[in-house]
Amino acid sequence: MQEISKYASIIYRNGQMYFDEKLAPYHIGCGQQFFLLRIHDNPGLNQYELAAQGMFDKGTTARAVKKLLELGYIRREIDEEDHRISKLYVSSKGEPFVVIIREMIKEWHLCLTSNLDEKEKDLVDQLMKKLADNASETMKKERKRDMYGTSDRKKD
Amino acid sequence: MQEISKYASIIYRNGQMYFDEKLAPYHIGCGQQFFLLRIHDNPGLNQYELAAQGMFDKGTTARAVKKLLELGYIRREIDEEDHRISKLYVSSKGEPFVVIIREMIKEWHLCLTSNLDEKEKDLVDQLMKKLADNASETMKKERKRDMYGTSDRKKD
DNA sequence: AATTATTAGTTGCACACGCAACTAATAGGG
DNA sequence: CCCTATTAGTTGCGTGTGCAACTAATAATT
Repeated sequence: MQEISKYASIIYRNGQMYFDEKLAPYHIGCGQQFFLLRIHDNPGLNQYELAAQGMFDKGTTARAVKKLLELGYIRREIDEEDHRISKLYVSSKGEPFVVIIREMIKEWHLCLTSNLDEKEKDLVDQLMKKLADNASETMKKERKRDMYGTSDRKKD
Repeated sequence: MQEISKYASIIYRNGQMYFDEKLAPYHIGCGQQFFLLRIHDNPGLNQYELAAQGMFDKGTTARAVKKLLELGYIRREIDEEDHRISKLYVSSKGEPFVVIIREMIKEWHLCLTSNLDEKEKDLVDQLMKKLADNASETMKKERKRDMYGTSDRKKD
């Protein structure tokens, strides 16, 4: 019996709990860590690009960015050419947390893959990437609606 | 770079969207389908056992059960020996939906694994099971708190 | 038998998330 | 140039979820 969805759910939900617990001292929730890292890895990216990195809704992205700004872990610069666009950067206050969070993720992945050999680790990463791509592709087709804002129009 | 967590998140969230959309006509959300199927496959199980099937919180389970009861898709019988326990069954009204939902899940899995061969499908299921087991095991250790009851013990 | 501990289930709260409607800025016709 | 369409981002709303505190029933202990 195929139970991929169930396993994805368990992996996801337990990950949320893990990061919620580990991140509590820094007053950031499990929902923000992904965004902080992506901003660090892609300095100057905008919210559209940020959302696309994890297939997130733009509303979700906006809220995560808002929280990270309030906490002072990132800063934003309005694009001079196009005033709608704000470019995001990790602030000096945020830098140390990037390191900490990266370490947490490494630990979590170690826990997840503790009884897998190197080959299996590569394989599961590779196969899950395929599943994730299929998932987003299916939903993109399913609803002609955009993931972010490629066209803010209603569906047909 | 290992991105298992990210992929799990994408698979999970897109699955939620998929079922939300497909289930809308039946007035049940993505959060109830799992529970309905498990009750069908294990008639008479209680909420503790139901929660354990998907590593869900007992509060989440209680709410899903409540919703399914309100919709009339399941019914509950108070255990005669122990009046705290209620045994759950799919109602005659619920039966047809079990078939429909099972079909939806099959379709979703087909989408997810569309470009995987049989061997890869088995492999990813098997490996993700390991990850899911590790995830719940880690969290169980991490917080000596139980998945369901107030105090430890029980569970397999 | 009375008190205490444990267990099944419920509920208030907070957060993550997607959707849709909104604002504001820019781009593209006419 | 104005008018409309598109795009970046924000926000209100509803759902799914975990946690912790609660009730009620049963088990254990004294």
